[in-house]
Amino acid sequence: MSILSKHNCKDELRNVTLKVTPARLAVLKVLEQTDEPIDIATIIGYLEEKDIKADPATVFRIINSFTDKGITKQIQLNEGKFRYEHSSKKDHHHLICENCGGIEDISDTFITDIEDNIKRNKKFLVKRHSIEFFGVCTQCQR
Amino acid sequence: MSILSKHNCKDELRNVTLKVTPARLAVLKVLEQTDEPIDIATIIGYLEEKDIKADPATVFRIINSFTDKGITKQIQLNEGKFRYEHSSKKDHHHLICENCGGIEDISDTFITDIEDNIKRNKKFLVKRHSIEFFGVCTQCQR
DNA sequence: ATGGTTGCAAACACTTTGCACATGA
DNA sequence: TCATGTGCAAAGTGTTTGCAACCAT
Repeated sequence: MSILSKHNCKDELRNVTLKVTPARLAVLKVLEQTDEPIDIATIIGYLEEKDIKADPATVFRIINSFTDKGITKQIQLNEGKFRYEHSSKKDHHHLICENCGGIEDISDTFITDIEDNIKRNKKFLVKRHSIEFFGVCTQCQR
Repeated sequence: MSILSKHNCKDELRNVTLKVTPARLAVLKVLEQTDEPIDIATIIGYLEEKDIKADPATVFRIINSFTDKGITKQIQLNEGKFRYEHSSKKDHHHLICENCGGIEDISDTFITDIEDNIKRNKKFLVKRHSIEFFGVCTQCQR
């Protein structure tokens, strides 16, 4: 949550000097409402449901500008495409079910310990990380 | 290391019922000699150095068969392409320098603790993981 | 001999780019 | 008004596939 703690999409765009347009607002809302990291095709699908038409090229440009400005984070789950999630979510730790494709978020304090270890032992300055566990979720184990 | 503990590329192929061909042998050797996960273009580059010509399609097919058979592992580092590394390397933990592009391996026993935690608390069966830390390496910090 | 492997070309999926037009501040 | 955003079409990557020729077993 930013210092201007209005949870307002328009302000969120203005804060990073991006003009407020219908397409950007819609993409931003989709990202805030979705808890799984989503790909471009999914975003476009949601926009169509809301009768907002936006060219794929435009959605890519929007998402890339969001990522540049720090509004979203870009990740990959070994699929050959990118997924995006709103930066307000905590760090990137996901449980990805290889059976149903479900993606669950986890948070784990071990991660900061590991980063501290790396900084201390390897003198490597960790800026961000990407941590995914692939396997079988509870439902799919039955 | 397999039960037939000959460190021999030909046997490694035969063990997984893949015919021994020059292209496969060459790709396998490149993978064993390289410590960073490498992409297809890099593999092809190494083959050319050795005067072994192989079509990109063939290299993709070779790598995919290796991955299917468990000889190699496929990973992504937010680049829009796949990288591959030989499975004999330990688990996938990498330090990726965003300045020089260098990739360093790390091993960390915390990971198994985290997996245990996930199994216990989330009832999620972890089969594999992908863990990357992005930042600035020692040299590039100077 | 014959089934797996390769080269070549084509197709595919995802992403980016150029340019003219449209729009938000 | 004017810099910025968008649609459309085209091009750029990375990857896969169909098919005939080839080769390892």
